Amino acid sequence: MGMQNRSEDYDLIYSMIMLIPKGRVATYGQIADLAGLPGHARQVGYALRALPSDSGVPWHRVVNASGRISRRFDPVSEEEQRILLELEGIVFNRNNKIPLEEYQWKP
DNA sequence: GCAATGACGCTCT
DNA sequence: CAGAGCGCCATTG
Repeated sequence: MGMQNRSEDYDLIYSMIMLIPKGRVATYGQIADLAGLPGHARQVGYALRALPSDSGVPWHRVVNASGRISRRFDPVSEEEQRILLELEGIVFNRNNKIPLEEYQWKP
């Protein structure tokens, strides 16, 4: 017991992300910790990359520890994330960073 | 099985 | 405070 396969880990990660309230954000590392996978922040990124577009998972509420939108292959996806967050009332500062002290979700 | 990769993060400069 | 360096570890070829 204890060993988990990829899809089980991914489902666990998705369920944690679904707990993030609208208008708040969480970091990759934070989600990994909540999913019981400390030190697996990168796996959260893999899980989000594998996410289909029609899932109900609020993927846009996950940002990196610097409060910035992480770079990826498709820049359009980065822009989309910013738009979605701004629509929820999140205001980026002049360095394109989200003030985590103000917006980070604290369960 | 091994090497490269990456939607990460912490430390040091 | 921004950027480089390094550690981390599942995933990919």
